[in-house]
Amino acid sequence: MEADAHFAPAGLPDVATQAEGFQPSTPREALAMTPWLSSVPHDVLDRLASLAVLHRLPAGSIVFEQAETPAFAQFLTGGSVELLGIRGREEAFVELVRPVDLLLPAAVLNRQPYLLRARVLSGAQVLMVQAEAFRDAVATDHALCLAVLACQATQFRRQIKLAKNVRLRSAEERVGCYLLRLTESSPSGAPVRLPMEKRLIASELGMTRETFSRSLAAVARHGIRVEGELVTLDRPDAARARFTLDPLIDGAETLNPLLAKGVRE
Amino acid sequence: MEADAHFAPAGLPDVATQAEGFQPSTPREALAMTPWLSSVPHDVLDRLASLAVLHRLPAGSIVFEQAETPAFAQFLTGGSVELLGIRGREEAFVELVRPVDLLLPAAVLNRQPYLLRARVLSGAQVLMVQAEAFRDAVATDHALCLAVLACQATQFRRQIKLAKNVRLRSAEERVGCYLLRLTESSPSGAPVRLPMEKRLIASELGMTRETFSRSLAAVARHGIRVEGELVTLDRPDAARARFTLDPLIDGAETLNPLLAKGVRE
DNA sequence: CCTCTGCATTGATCTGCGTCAATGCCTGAG
DNA sequence: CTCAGGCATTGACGCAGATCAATGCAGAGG
Repeated sequence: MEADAHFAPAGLPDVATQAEGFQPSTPREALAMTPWLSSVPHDVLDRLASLAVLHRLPAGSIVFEQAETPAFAQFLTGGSVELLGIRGREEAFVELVRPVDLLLPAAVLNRQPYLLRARVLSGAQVLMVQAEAFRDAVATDHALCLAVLACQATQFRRQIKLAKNVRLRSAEERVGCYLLRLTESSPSGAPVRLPMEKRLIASELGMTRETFSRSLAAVARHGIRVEGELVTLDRPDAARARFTLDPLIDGAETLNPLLAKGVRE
Repeated sequence: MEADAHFAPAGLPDVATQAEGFQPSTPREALAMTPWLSSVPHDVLDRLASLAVLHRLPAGSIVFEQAETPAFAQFLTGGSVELLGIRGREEAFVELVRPVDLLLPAAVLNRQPYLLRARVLSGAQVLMVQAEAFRDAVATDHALCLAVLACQATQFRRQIKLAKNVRLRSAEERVGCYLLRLTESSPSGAPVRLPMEKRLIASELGMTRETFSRSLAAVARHGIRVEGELVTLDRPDAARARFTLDPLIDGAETLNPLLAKGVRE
């Protein structure tokens, strides 16, 4: 809740600076740096930028509230945001959004209230485009429409993967696969750093801090050791035998602008 | 597994005929009857229809398999299809699709493998459009692109609602709200029929048959009585006090072509 | 008619994971 | 330095819901 400059949680690198080294300083820059908007005509982006503002939000602040009607289309350009389902006083983690991505575009497009609350995790930068202008632009420009469609489709698939991960795997397996996946993305043998606080990883994997902690102990018995924020793959084959990565669950859901290829210029 | 004309499960009305009285007999008819395609130019639909086939599938048949690469964009025009996450021999119910809707358009659009298996629940009718032709049409025609975007956005929101329902409510509450919602849609006091077999409702609510059955007993103590396939709301106020419907969870996610309105002709 | 098959119900039991609570560690503030 | 607050770890416990198993029931088919 404090609004100081310390966006990064203690002892861990800022997710924002890790994912995106560059922070835009104007709306136009924000749109220009977004890869999946690259095929959208410049004048369309110009117009959007002219009706947008760029905002910085400290950790803990609410980007929008559940049940609110969208007044803006929001591009997350830096930091990270968690989406939570709210019921009375309870909140259930649903998804973690990383830059660059749209925050719940479905609500904006369909003119319907947000189904989730969006809260800043580590200091975020958000580009806010007036909702009506955004819808107009999507309805007017075909390239933008295609880009948003690809974005929305990717988000859908991410959601399905999350659902499968939770429903088809036990807590221990989720942790094992998560860690295994982390280590795969780096030279063999070398220890890897956890990309965020354990409490957040636990959320992302759909379990409590405590269960996560216990799972770490269990997973160590299969050759994946976690000490502090360092992950070491002690026995790669044992680990892989116990925890089978499935690209249809663990694969990163990347937004490839293949459809854009289909646009005949 | 049998391929006879008996698509409806014993004793319950066919979901298909309930949702859609009309069954198209040609691809062109199938596209014409789809409300959210109404703003798409006729020649575009003509072209799609010319590259499509209309198929009938008996209950139990597989429309497509998980991990398969989409060869067709599939419109469900009749019956119902369940989407399942598969892992080895286990399968986890993810979603129930009713007509008229696209089956996992995200995979088709992004040229990525299906994340789920699609299996026919009650005899289904499916319009299959060649995937490449479909992507071409979306990339070429703006109105179609908008329609598909709206469809995908709606599916996304449905998914979020399902997730919230499961994470934020107990099994008993899910059953109570489901039944309460059923009764709301009919004249007060009159008994309502369950729209499908209990086993399927249980799946849709994310629980086992047995838990569903027990929940029915529990729910009866709050004024909602289920006998066979008939639901009676004994004590409306008691029921509503215990089970609070939330439009952000229970509201039907309808595809309103509001965005299409934005298209300037 | 009887039999077979699939669904529903009910009971008994098991268990994964959440909850609660106590402790230790690290960091930043005073 | 000391203290306070947030995170992580660990243990004890409880519970919602899954699993296993037995029974009843209805429709289909011989």
